[in-house]
Amino acid sequence: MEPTIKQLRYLLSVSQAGSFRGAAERLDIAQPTLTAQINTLESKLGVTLLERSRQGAQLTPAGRSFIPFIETILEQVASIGRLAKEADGSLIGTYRLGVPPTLGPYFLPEVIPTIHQSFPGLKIFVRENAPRDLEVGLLHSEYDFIITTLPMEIPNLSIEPLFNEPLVLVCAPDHAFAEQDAVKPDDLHGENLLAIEEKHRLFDLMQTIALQFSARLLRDYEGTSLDTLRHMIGTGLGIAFLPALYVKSEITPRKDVISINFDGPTFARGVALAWRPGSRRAELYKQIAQIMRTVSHDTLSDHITLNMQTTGYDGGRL
Amino acid sequence: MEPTIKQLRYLLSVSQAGSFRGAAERLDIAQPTLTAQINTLESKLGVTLLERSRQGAQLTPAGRSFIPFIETILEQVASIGRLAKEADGSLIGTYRLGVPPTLGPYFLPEVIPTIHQSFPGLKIFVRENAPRDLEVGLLHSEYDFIITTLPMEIPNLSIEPLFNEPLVLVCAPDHAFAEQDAVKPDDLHGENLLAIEEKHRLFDLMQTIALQFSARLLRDYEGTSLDTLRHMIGTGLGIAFLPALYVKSEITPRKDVISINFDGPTFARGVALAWRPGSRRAELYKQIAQIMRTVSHDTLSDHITLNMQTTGYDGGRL
DNA sequence: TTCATAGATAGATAAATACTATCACATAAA
DNA sequence: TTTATGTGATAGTATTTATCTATCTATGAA
Repeated sequence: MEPTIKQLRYLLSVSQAGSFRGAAERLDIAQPTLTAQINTLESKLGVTLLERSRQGAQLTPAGRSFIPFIETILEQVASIGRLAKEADGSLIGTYRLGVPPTLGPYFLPEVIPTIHQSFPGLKIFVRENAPRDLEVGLLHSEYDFIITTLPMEIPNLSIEPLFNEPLVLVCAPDHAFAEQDAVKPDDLHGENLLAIEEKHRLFDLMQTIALQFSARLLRDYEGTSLDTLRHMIGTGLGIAFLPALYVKSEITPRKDVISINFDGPTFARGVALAWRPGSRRAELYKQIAQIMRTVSHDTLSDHITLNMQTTGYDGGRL
Repeated sequence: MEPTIKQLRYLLSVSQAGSFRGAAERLDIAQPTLTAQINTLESKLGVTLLERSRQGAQLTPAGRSFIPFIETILEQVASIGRLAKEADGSLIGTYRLGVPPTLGPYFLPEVIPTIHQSFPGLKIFVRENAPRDLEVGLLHSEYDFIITTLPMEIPNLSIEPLFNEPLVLVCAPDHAFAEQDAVKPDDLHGENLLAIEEKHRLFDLMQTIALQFSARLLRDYEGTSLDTLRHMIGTGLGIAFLPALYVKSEITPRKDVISINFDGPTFARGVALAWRPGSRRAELYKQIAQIMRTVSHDTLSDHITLNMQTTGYDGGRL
């Protein structure tokens, strides 16, 4: 057997009131009820907690020693109640957001402030992972929602498209392309094309590009991150197509590598917000997606293309 | 409405097991019972705590935020249970012992170690107060038990006599009495007799002595403690009858004042242990009283007289 | 004594809790 | 595809628990 919160509260009340009757009145219950509860509590614990007399009731030394525990228990219970009361807009708790490492650091800083402005109580814990692991992790409830790139591998996940992020051609400043106004598709023929590790979905897209333009994909020199890729490009190892938001964030402000106009078809990866279907927080996620789209439109429209249709979205694949 | 410990435990169990069925089995209850309890908990709090799916159940961000609170609550409850289990010999908790300032410091150090040896788990909080306040405080549950001097003013308190503590004649080393082998009752005639403040019951006894031997009670110079009384005696202000245990503890080891043989009737105050009648810890108090008597007999029999009769005890009054 | 008030008790009722049996759905294996 | 297994939800019932009203006994104060 185990004590009840109610019984503990009753005991505390009697100890404060100094009598069963007084406590019963304060608790708005009948005195026999109180007596019964205290009795069952005492027999459950096997300890006499109160010393009854005609003058009232006082704690025994044993009963006194329980009071601190009871007080913290009641405090914690009150905290739960308070917390639950605040949870009107389901803004309670910490939401775990998963993002691909090739996108998160260059996109989230743009939108997080606005999200916090719209949902002041919302706490978001961000963790990076490859899109594949993000989707599996979402299914296994390691994340509450994720930003991932299309196409998704796991079906039956609710998604809200955000935007298409084009890939931008990047080369070293001393590369021949640096002189040209625009690079034509034929110019890529035989060029050394660098790519990121295969576990990133971005790799597939880079591979598609290499294939389409007969460029040579340097598989022995795959970058473990976009930053290492940038350094490799800077040493003249090759050229690469990098995500536009990364270029905006890490290429444009520096001079070690440069971006070039590419006079050919635009390659882009689709970016979407996803969560487990049936989640009652779907409405919140949709609002967050809307904020992300709005901010993207307002501050990033030079770099990405927005695609607002929410059905039949093909993920921006070519 | 308020959550139940049971419901909180159920929630925690589901979150750990990852499914209702698994948790139900672990909790040894039926799954519908678990479902019902979680449902009522959710509706009570007004928050969705678990995300159900065909694969099991996972905490929502809100539910996750409650877990730390729930864990501390369950820990505290477990602590209460553990504490109660230890409370076999009612040795749990802290017992508040009240003692007169004219006795406690000179008697307790002799017996406390033995008490702790006999009851290793017993914690005793000692507070000093005048016997009158001790008795009232005992009645009002400010103390669990007291050492007091007889006769008691409040009836219907359970008492266990301990011993009689004689009063010993004390004077300055340069007083005429210091030369005598023994002081006779007639010698006290007209002597300046010092006494402690009236609020101490010891005052009554000192007054009785002064009256009986026609000594002069210096009421303008009442000591606030036995120690101040000792200092007053040392300056030659007068002589006094002081409790034997005080004399043993504070007079004999020093040279500032000396004790003298008094060739007259022995005055003594009765000392007893007292508690509220009906207390279920009476047995413990009786055992403590027995220890006090035994220790007194073994180590203090040169200074006090033991009176083992437990009924019809007159408190050592003359 | 008389009165007010303390906790204890008896008996009835309402509420909460638990169970069994079953359903509907999803996933994985045959 | 079919089947088996596992998920949570639901219906209905039995039991346990919590609560109430009415009453009792004992104590302390007026």
